[in-house]
Amino acid sequence: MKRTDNCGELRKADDGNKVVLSGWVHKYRNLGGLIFLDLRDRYGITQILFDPNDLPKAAIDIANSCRNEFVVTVSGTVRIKPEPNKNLATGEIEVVADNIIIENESVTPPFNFLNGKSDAKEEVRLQYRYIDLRSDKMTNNLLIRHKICLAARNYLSEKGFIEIETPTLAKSTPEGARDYLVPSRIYPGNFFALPQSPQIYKQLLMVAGQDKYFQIARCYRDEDSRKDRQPEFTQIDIEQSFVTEEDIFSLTEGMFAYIFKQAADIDIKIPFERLTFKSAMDDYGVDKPDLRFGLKLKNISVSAKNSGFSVFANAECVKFIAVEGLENLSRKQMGEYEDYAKHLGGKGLAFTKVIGGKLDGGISKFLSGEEQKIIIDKAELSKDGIIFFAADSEDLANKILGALRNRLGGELKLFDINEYKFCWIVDFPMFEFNPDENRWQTMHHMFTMPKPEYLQDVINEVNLDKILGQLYDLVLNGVELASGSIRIHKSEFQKKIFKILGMTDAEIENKFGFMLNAFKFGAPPHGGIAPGLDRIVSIICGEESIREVIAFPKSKSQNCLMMNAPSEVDKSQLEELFIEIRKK
RNA sequence: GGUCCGGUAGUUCAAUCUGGUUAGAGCACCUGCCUGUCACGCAGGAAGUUGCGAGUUCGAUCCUCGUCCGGACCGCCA
Repeated sequence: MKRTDNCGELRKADDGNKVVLSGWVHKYRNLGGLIFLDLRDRYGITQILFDPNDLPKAAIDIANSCRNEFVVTVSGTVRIKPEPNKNLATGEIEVVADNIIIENESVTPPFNFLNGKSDAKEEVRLQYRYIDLRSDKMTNNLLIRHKICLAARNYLSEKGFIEIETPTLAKSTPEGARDYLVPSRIYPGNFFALPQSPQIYKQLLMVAGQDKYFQIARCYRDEDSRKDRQPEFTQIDIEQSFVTEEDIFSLTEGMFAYIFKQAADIDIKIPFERLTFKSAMDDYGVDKPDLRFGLKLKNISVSAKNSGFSVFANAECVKFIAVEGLENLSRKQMGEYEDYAKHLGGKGLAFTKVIGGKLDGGISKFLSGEEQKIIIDKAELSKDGIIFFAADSEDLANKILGALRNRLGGELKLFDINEYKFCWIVDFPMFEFNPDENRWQTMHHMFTMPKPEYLQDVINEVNLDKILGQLYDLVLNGVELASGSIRIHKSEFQKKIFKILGMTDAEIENKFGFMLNAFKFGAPPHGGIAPGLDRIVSIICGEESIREVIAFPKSKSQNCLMMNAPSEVDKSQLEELFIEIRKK
């Protein structure tokens, strides 16, 4: 018996047809005489009926022995059900079986997914991922991921981009994340690095005249995981020659509009809003603001300098957020927010309530009438509420209030989960000073071109903290979705950047000689962007964690719980690689 | 590396704060009954190294310490 249809496609119109279905036993219901099997495959569920009046006992016995997750093939006739099941797409029909074979039995599964998603915790789901992926939810997530990839490929191909693969055995480069290293057998003591991104390869493809490149590329970064980060992840890597920032913006906007429409039938508004890095930090405290709700940060640093409240007067920066309708916050809840602020590095979380247009309680008694007026004016509350203050360094004030803002946005349900608020963050600084290492670092990566008006400052190595780069992030609902820049394409200028970052001539030659050399052979101006696929998929699927949209993700602590990797290897393998393991 | 939360039956949870007889429940599993269920129903049953190791105690699932595993956040992530 070979299947003629899948378990999700039979309808009323198929009434009377002879069919063969194969799939997994989703649920069995033995009524003593009649036996119902819900047969499931990737496409859906179809009810199979075994009627002892029509079937030999042997067939009934087989049906009766079926248990959850047995794999069976059934032949029979499509019939319209007396009462339709509105919960199933195939609910108007059933298949009246005339034969059944068990393709394979199953031991009792460790968990069930009758409601469409697995009813076990993540640890167990990851251990038995091949079962977890049978659920509706995971099947759908994988399908959406596929549609997104397909849409990206089709869109970019249509625009003249071609997909070119680049090596995953690459070279370790300084800066950035920790590399995953792969020992070389042929060159003992030497290592490949798995690429953190195909950055250098794609730039060299531009030198190679390949003009418009993309790749759905796996990237590797050996850093601690988060719910939106794991050591291997996927980027829609894009690079193009002879472009401006504006070209990349419109290409990317078009691509996202196409992806959202094709993969999820969602219409998004383009062009996207744009915010400068500075305004994002000022108003939202983060460089990836969630624009679905207001709750902007307000700055009272200037007036706070003269405050009688020493906590304000002594702080470099005093900012606040004013939240309507939280004036009845319990002491316990307040304590939780305060702990949260402390966890983020703050000394505490000052607050005052706003009742009837006046500050009330909390720190209000330390503030003069004039100060209170300034705060009330800036707060712009239309009803009673509460104000949270952060008085600290500017970085810390932003960090605390930015995080608190996001938390409150979620807790108070200040946004519509079906809304998609994209924005570009532009005018990033090129460099930031690393006080721990006492040197300058690049904000994005080392290959970013400054804005033209700052070229001379770079050459002169002056005002480094003021220099803005031609680099941009794409943010959606508070998630950094993509990052990109216009690149440096001149050898000498690139070398200048390396030097500013503190690299010696020898290091430059050793690490990037090949790249600087390549640029001498007519490198075209170029730029690009790299949207993170996992994050795009997780947002479209409504998932909190990218692990829900990766078929076989690593656990938080970077194990594969299914195969138990990483694991020790044979001594002989290490010997071939001239590697000895040192005791910890 | 740090802070916090969790780990009890196959699984999801309860009991732990306030140590004490036999560690409970839903789903799953097993047996029987049941001819229109569709998360079928009914009756019965089996199922536990309370993650692991030490300590305190007459007595530890419960308190303490260590350790392992999972998760959230900070650091980290050009």
